[in-house]
Amino acid sequence: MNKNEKALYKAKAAVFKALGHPTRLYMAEQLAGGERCVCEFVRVIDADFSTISKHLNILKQAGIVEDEKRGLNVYYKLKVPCILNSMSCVEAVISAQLQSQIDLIK
Amino acid sequence: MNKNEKALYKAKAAVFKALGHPTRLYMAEQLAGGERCVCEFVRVIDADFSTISKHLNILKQAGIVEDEKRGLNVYYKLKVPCILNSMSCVEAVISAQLQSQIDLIK
DNA sequence: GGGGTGTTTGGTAAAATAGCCAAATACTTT
DNA sequence: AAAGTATTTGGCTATTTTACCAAACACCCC
Repeated sequence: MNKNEKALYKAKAAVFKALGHPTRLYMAEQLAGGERCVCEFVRVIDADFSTISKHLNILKQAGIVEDEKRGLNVYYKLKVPCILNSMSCVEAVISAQLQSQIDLIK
Repeated sequence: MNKNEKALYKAKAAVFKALGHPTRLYMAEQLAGGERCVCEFVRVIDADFSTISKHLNILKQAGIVEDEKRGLNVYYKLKVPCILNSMSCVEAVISAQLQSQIDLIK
């Protein structure tokens, strides 16, 4: 594996990594329904607003969302909406995993 | 957000998190081409075999792969192959991100 | 300009992750 | 049963991530 390939795997992994936190995944899913301002997340998520802001920044750095300031609020939206297409398969993974565990008990 | 919802986001995020490491993503992609034994990864990946084994275990815990011992070797394969369908979109994220950076320079 | 609201940034402590080495385990071959 | 190969496990350290608090910043309204 050469240097460029390595860099590509690192970049791709970074996208998954960004979605690999419950709060960030939740926010990404919310954004699939259209843009949201930070204030809306602050109302719904039980965490300090600085924490929420930092999570949004991680999604932004990963290239998943983009932000726009309008007046007092900052609005975030998905930059590449297809990223959530994988969700049904992720749910399939979880189902399969639960099934494995059930089989183990039997 | 209730307790069950939280648990679900955590489980889904765990799948992304597992893929959020270059080595693990590489291994998952290799497995898309069919099962591989640990020894094959050991030959190709520049890391201690204990490290490789631990990465495979993380993929297993996440429900992405399953393993089977045959003779002296342990073979891993994708449990839910659709998980790599998202890759084209991940590449789109990276492209879009590079484009943003190019636009910034201009 | 001063006060108020929304958001980001900086600092810090706790927890999680990654990678290496050494040792243990599992199976095969002799 | 002894020796050899493949893999996992345990232990340790360095690094990264997470979350909170406090402070700074940005914008709006009076």
